[in-house]
Amino acid sequence: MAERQRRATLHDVAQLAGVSHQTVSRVVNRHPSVSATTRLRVMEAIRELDYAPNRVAQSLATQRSKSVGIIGYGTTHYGPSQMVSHIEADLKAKGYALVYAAVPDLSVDVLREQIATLRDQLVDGLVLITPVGGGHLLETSGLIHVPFVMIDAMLGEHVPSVVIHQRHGARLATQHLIDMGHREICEISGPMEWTGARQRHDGWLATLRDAAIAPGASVDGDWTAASGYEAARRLLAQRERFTALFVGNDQMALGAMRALREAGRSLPDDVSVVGFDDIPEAAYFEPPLTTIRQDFTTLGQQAVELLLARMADPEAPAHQRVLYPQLIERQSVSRPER
Amino acid sequence: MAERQRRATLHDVAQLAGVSHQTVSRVVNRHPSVSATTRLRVMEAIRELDYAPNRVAQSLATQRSKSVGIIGYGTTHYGPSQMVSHIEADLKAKGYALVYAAVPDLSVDVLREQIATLRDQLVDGLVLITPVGGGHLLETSGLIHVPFVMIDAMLGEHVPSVVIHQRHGARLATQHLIDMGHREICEISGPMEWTGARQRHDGWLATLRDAAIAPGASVDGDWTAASGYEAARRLLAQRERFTALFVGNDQMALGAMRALREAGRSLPDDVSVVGFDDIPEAAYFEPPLTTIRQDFTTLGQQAVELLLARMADPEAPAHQRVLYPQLIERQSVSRPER
DNA sequence: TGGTATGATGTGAGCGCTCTCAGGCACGAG
DNA sequence: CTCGTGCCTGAGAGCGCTCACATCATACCA
Repeated sequence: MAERQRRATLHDVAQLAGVSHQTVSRVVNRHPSVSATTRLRVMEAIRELDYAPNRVAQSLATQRSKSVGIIGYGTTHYGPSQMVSHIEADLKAKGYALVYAAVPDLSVDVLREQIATLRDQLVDGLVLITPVGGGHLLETSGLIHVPFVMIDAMLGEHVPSVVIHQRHGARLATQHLIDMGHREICEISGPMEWTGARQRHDGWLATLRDAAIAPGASVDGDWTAASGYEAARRLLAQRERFTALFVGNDQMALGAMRALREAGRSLPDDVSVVGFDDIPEAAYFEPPLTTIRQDFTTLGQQAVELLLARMADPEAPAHQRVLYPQLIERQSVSRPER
Repeated sequence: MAERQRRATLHDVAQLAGVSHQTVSRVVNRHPSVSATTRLRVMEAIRELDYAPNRVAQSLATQRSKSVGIIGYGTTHYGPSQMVSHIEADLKAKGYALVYAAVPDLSVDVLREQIATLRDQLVDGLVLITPVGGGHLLETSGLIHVPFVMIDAMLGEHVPSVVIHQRHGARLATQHLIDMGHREICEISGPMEWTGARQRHDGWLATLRDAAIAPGASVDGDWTAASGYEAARRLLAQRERFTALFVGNDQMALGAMRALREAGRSLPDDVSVVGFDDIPEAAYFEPPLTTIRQDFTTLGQQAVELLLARMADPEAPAHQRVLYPQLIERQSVSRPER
């Protein structure tokens, strides 16, 4: 194996078929003006030599690589990893290869470096999964010299992006709790640097305010079950009174529920909890978790669609597509006991 | 944004610096024989023009792309997704880009196609995450014309690969159950097409046999919590007697535990369960799950190391590296009640 | 002082493809 | 019989880089 024997080139095929390299190129690229007989002869030669065009040479000549780069942050988390995988599938279906780059953080420097690397790679487009917001992302967008689309970045209309309306999701969750009769509602949020975490937090706060309910305490975690556990213990330690808990994602909810139970609270009778994400495991938690479902499949599709549109026409409008999450009711929420 | 202005080339830099393109190439590639003054002048020009070498042109000229492909199956699952992310990080540290391709299944055709695509992309090496075994993988390896390494494929010594000794993990789990006094031990396995699932199954079986214990029933799932739930219900429905359950991964264990609890079994008193993988959430399950930890970080490192070695010297020995998993005791296992 | 290492630089030929443009040939119309 | 009009085909340049080689100082030793 692994003998790097020289691959057949256009010229080899041309020679074997007794035509010019250009003619071979034509049949490979399905150019109409090639006679049927020549085409057949060439195809035969192609098969015989097991010829396949060299994508690198193609890229150099055309100045486009038929590949798109994806820069992801936190792609080991459920949400981002789902996005990557859906985007890859959609892109492959369109004939594009995916060059994948994870970044350890979202500093401008790191981002700039990755973008540069990908640029040198001549990617035709870029997908940015940059769930940590902040003005610097705006600067960043000025760094990008190819069509791109951002995911999960609630930046406003001027940047092409597709987002899930996190705030709406948080509203759904909080309102559900209110509707069930809860008045003492605490929160465990994700890291506030994450746009999504902040928006969920804002949604929680706004809903409470609209209902004229004083918000309970809010503590934060880092998305992991372990941090959810710690956060809940902190809440418990500071003797917060609460009958319900809105948690920034399902993993943290899992940790929190464990801490609550260890503290002798029964679920959902003593405290109701609602999570966020609807990971596949959530339905099997103890109790099965009421949560907010995000549609990553559609998200991926929309992102690819938008990106392709911009690649076809860089002047295409840079609009933002917004997806709305959905409340999934299970058994982790009940009416508070009187 | 997105104005595809022409990027500076070697010639542009050469012209500005008043040297030949070759000299510029030399300073870019850190060739020693360039005088300090020239080097400085060139570097200045590079900065001024914001020059960065065109990787595609480099690739064409050198016949190597400084990128490696990864073909992954089931990369939305915890294990595989961890591998991808660790491998990406290690590879990036070595200056390689990662072209990521997921495959919907592991048929030879699909594999062949992906390999061909990646080959046309001129990747320098290939990582295959192909956790579904079978002879066809052997054929496959004949299809690959670049250095490669397989992960999670227990194929034997003749293919370069790095694997976790699943069978050993299963032994650890089963022996632990036996040591705790269990004699009626059932299993929920993963899909038997997966090498890992089969090996875990074999390990379970072998350990029982060695201990002269008749194996309990074994049913299979598809790695998801939902399937674990269903599997446990099947076990319950066929009125199996068991005091312990060995489950092929943690997600299924979660589902199974839910089913068990719904059926009125208390955990771990009525039935002990041990999982596999040690996902970060396992410690927060109800009860916290005793499981088998796999070290994906090391796995990724070893894979990259091995691949790089083979890329440097395709004739390097094609050995297999084996990693051993570890038992993590938590509270889902107890002594059976008499 | 000539011969030869040695270091610094330039030249030109590819790498495998696509693109533009220029034929060549058959056909029908004037 | 000549000329235009299409359709096919080929020639050659160029994409941006590296590699092998040639060139030319300068320096070193006998």
